[in-house]
Amino acid sequence: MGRGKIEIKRIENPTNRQVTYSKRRNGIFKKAQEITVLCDAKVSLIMFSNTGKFHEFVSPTTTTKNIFDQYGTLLELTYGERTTRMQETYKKLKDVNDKLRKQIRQRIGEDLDDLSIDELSSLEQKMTAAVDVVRERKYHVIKTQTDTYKKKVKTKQIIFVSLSYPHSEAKYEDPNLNYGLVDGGDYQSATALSNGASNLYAFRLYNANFPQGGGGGGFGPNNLSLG
Amino acid sequence: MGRGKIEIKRIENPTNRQVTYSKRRNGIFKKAQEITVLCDAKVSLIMFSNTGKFHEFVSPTTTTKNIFDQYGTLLELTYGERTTRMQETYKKLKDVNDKLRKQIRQRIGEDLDDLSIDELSSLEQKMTAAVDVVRERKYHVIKTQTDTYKKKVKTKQIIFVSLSYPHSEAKYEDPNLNYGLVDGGDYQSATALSNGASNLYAFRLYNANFPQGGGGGGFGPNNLSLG
DNA sequence: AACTATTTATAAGA
DNA sequence: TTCTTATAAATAGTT
Repeated sequence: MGRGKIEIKRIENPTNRQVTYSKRRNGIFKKAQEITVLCDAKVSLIMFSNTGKFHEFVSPTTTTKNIFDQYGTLLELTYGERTTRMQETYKKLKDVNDKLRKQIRQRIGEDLDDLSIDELSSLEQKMTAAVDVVRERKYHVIKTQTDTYKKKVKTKQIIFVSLSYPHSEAKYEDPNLNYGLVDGGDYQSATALSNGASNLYAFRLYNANFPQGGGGGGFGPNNLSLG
Repeated sequence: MGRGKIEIKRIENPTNRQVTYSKRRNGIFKKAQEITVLCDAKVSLIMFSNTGKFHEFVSPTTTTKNIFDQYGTLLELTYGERTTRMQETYKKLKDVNDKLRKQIRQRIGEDLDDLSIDELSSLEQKMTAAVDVVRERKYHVIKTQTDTYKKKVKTKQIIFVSLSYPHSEAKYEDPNLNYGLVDGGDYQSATALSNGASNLYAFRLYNANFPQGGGGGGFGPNNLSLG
C-alpha cells in the first residue's frame, strides 16, 4: 500500500528500514488498539526493532503486578531453578489439559479417527451406560420435585382446612414444576449446558476475581478456549 | 476500510464481533509477520478473543521467552514479579482443567447433583447424539475394513497378473503457511511443551504436523486421575 | 514530517 | 467459515 508494491523481504537500507519500522509499528499498534476495543479482546504486543528499540502495547484492564512472589521467596531456589520448576508444572498442566480435551472430544463424538473397532465399541458402551446414569438422575430429580410439590400442596390444604376455608380444591399451577428451580448449581456448568449443542466450545470462564498480570505478560481474561 | 466506515467502539453483536475479530486478527498477524521480515524486528503478539480463544505470533528465530526476558530486563522486573506472571498463567490452566474435569465427569454420569432437570435433559440429549456418532463411526470403520480387505484381495490378484507397472504419486500441499498464526487448539500447545527447556509460552512459528500426543485416553478406563 | 498515488485491509453482504 | 466487492485505511516513495 503505497506508491509501489514491495516485496516482503528484509529492507537492506538501514534508513528505510528504520522509517518503515516506525510507520508500520504505528500501524500495528493502532490495529491492536482497535481490535481491543471493537472485539473486546486482550492483546499483548511487544516489539523490538533491530536496533534494539522497544515498544509495547497492552490492552487496558491490566492491574499491574501487585502480587508478591509467594512460592519463590519461600523456596530458596534460584531464579533458574524456579523457572524450571514452573515450566515443568506448566508442561504437566498442559499435558493434562490436552488429555482432558481429547477425552471430551471423543465423548462428544469427535476425534474418533484413531480408534479401532474395539475401542469404539468400548467407548460406545461406556457412553451408553453414562447416558443411563444421567437419565436415571433426571428421573430422580423429577420424582423428588414432584414429591416436594405434593407435600407442599398437602400442607397448604391442611392449613386451608384448619382456617375453615371450604375451598379444598386449591389449585396450584406451578410453571416451575418441571423447569427452572435450579438449585444453585455452579454458574459455569449451568451456562455451558444451556448453550445448546456446542456447550463444549462455548466454554467460558468468568472468574473475574483473578488479578491480571502486568505489562507484557498481559494475559488477558482467565480463559482458554476449548476449541 | 470496508463497505462503510465504522466507529471504533465495542461491537455489540456477538457474531459480528467474532467475525471482525477473526478478520482483524489475521490482518494483524500478517502485519506482524511483515514487519518482522521487512525490518528485522522481534515481535511477540498474544491475543485472547472475548470468547477466550487464544492466539499468538512470535517472530521466527525467537521464543517468547527471549522476548520476555528482554522485556523483563528492560522493565526491571524482579524475579518475583516475573515468577508471579508464570504462576498466573498456570493458575489459569488449573482453572481450565477443573472445568474440563467437571464436564467430563458429567459426561460419564458423575457430579450430576448440581444439574436441574433442564440441564439433565439437555445433557442426556447431547450424550445420546454423541453415542450415535460413535456408533456410526464404528460401523463405518467396520465397513471400511471389510472393503479394504476385499480390495486387497482384488489388488493382489491384479498384481499377480501384471507384475511391473509403477504408478501413483502423492501430491503434497503444505497447509501450514499462515504467518505463524497458531490457534489455541490442542496440538500447538503440545508443540510448545515438547520444546521443554526455555519455552514458557514459546510456540514455534511454523509448526509442522504434530502427532497427536499422549491423549490415549478417551476410551480405555475413565482415567480422570491425571493430575 | 507531510503528501499522495497505490496497495491493502476490511465491512457488509452472500 | 469463506468469497466477493466497494470503500476505508495504511503506507512506499517522494517532497
